[in-house]
Amino acid sequence: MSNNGTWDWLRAPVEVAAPRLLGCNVVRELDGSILRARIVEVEAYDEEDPASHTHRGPTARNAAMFLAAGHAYVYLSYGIHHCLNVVAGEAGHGAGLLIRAVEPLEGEDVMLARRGTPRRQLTNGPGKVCAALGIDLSLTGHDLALPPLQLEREPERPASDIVVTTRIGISKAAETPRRFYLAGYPDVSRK
DNA sequence: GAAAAGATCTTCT
DNA sequence: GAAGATCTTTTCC
Repeated sequence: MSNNGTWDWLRAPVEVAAPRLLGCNVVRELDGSILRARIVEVEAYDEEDPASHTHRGPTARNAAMFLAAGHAYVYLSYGIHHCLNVVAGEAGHGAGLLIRAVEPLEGEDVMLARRGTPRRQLTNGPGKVCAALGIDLSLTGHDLALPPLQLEREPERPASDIVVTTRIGISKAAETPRRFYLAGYPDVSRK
């Protein structure tokens, strides 16, 4: 599906853009093969959020999150794991959606070969998603309308299919309900 | 099966 | 110099 280069549907407050991103597909071109995965869990972050990297304004690391909606923001977590975000909101506003989990749709065999882990634990965490899709720091600031990493919009899911809970793995504002996931994947981030 | 600690590095205080 | 939007492996019930 073509987006015509416009990301109007992401240019909204993160809590509005988050449910729209659920169910969309990430398409990754890697070593001549196509990897496609459906986004099933995200977390919302913006400048007003004490837990967000952008809370204290722009820095060299988080500059990508201040770009226009539809760019990628990748950061290195604990020196080991990469995490992928989709920039949302107005340009200059420093907001994004962390992709916590995806469901393999195409090229699953390639992902399994890359990771060497069972299917159930293939993409059920932000670091694993990036490992499976071969995403690293070089993709920070990448335009998601272009290869080798693209975002395909899918019809928005009915609100009844979306569950909102508190976020995971943070210490500040941990009780704020800004984690969104699709019904049917209740344990996607559990071990 | 559950809990704890190790790995490893960028960014900010 | 310390903390962090994490995952894997080890250890101990």
